[in-house]
Amino acid sequence: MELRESTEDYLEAILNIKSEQGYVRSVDVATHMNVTKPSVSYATKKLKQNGYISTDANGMILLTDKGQKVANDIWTRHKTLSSFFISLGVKEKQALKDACKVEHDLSEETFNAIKKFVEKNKDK
Amino acid sequence: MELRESTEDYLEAILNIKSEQGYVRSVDVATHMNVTKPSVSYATKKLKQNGYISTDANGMILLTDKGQKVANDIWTRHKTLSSFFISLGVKEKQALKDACKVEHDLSEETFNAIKKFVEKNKDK
DNA sequence: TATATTAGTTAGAGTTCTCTAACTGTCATA
DNA sequence: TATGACAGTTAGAGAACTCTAACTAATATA
Repeated sequence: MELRESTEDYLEAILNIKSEQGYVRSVDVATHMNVTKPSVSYATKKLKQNGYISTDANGMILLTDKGQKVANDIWTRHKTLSSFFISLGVKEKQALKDACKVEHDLSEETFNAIKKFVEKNKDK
Repeated sequence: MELRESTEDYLEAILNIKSEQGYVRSVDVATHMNVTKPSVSYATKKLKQNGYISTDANGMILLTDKGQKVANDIWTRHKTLSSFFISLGVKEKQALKDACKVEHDLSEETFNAIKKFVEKNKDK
């Protein structure tokens, strides 16, 4: 099954918020992603139904193993792509923006090829 | 105004069909893009409203100057990105598929950086 | 204790597409 | 001339989101 871009975005945001402040509330996700609370409510309901997140006793959002895996993968893509763009001379802000879009679109094969390239040229 | 991915896809398809067979009917677009005729009907109505295409006396689809420009730009992106992916070792089929997605997402700045890179490494 | 703030949900509408089903109109040919 | 094929449109529904408005519920504070 194909993951929708928005699914990956929400999981990525959750991962980042978690690593920044240790816990994740709906409202944090809304702020982080610049969407409204009802949008997050809708998204988290779906993510929960599909087994990507759960909530603890206080309603804090947690990534399940499945969700964690997706979030890690996307985050790796994000970092690899943005440093690739930066290495080509793109300004950081724009590189991050573009990575955010492209990270959802690349096949495993093409992403791996880019990753290999970035790693090979790291020390130059 | 931001162009939607689907707008760009339709214009790109029209450009390609035109160069392959010299004229473009709705049904050709449908076949080429693997969508239904009503989808093309919906899309062409919008493209026409927004000044990207017109139709001749026989109902053949024509790109306006505005539409031509968008189509050319996207097609350039397509070619540049796919040859870049191929140069990294990605198989052609996958490279083309990925180019089709990514071509819509990259900013001008990042695309130009990639293009410059591809051109610099062309002769290697 | 009354009031305000904050977090989260529900309801309902809108956007931008997609589809299927059913239709019109044109043309070729048997 | 009737039949069938093909091109294109319209109508209507559905998917996957987004939003605003209005609500509940819990907590903090004056």
